[in-house]
Amino acid sequence: MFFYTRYPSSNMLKIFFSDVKFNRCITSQLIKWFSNFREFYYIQMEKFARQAINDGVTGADELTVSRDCELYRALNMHYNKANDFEVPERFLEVAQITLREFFNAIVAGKDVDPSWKKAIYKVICKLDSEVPEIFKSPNCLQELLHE
DNA sequence: TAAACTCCTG
DNA sequence: CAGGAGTTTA
Repeated sequence: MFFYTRYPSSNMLKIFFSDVKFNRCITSQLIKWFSNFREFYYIQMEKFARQAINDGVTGADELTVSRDCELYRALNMHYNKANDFEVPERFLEVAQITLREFFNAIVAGKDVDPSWKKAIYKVICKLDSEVPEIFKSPNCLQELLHE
């Protein structure tokens, strides 16, 4: 689900985890999950952006996120270990945008500001797309595997 | 104020 | 991932 939405609202979570009986605790736990997901995501982005800079990349347009790049492998390993899901194309685009966003910010020296990442987060949170209906089913994993 | 976030740690 | 502290936001 993270491949589609990085910032799901609590209402959205309730819809997509229809088999779960929500209470304060469960809700905050799921919210926490996505927070952790984002953390890993952004950390990877920053890491690869800095790596690109060290490797002598000069322009953000030289940075690209494809299905065979190292960054993609790291993300897929983390969110899609068993390769059960087909990662949507849109996710690659968002990842690339994020990577370039970090790249530009670092090159511009904005990382001296303690809260320099907030500007990037603000951009990325606008890039959530709709999650396919299948994910609403409690058995979505099985159903997806049968396709 | 309470929910939701980030940041740091285990 | 989970917990906790501290901040932001509605």
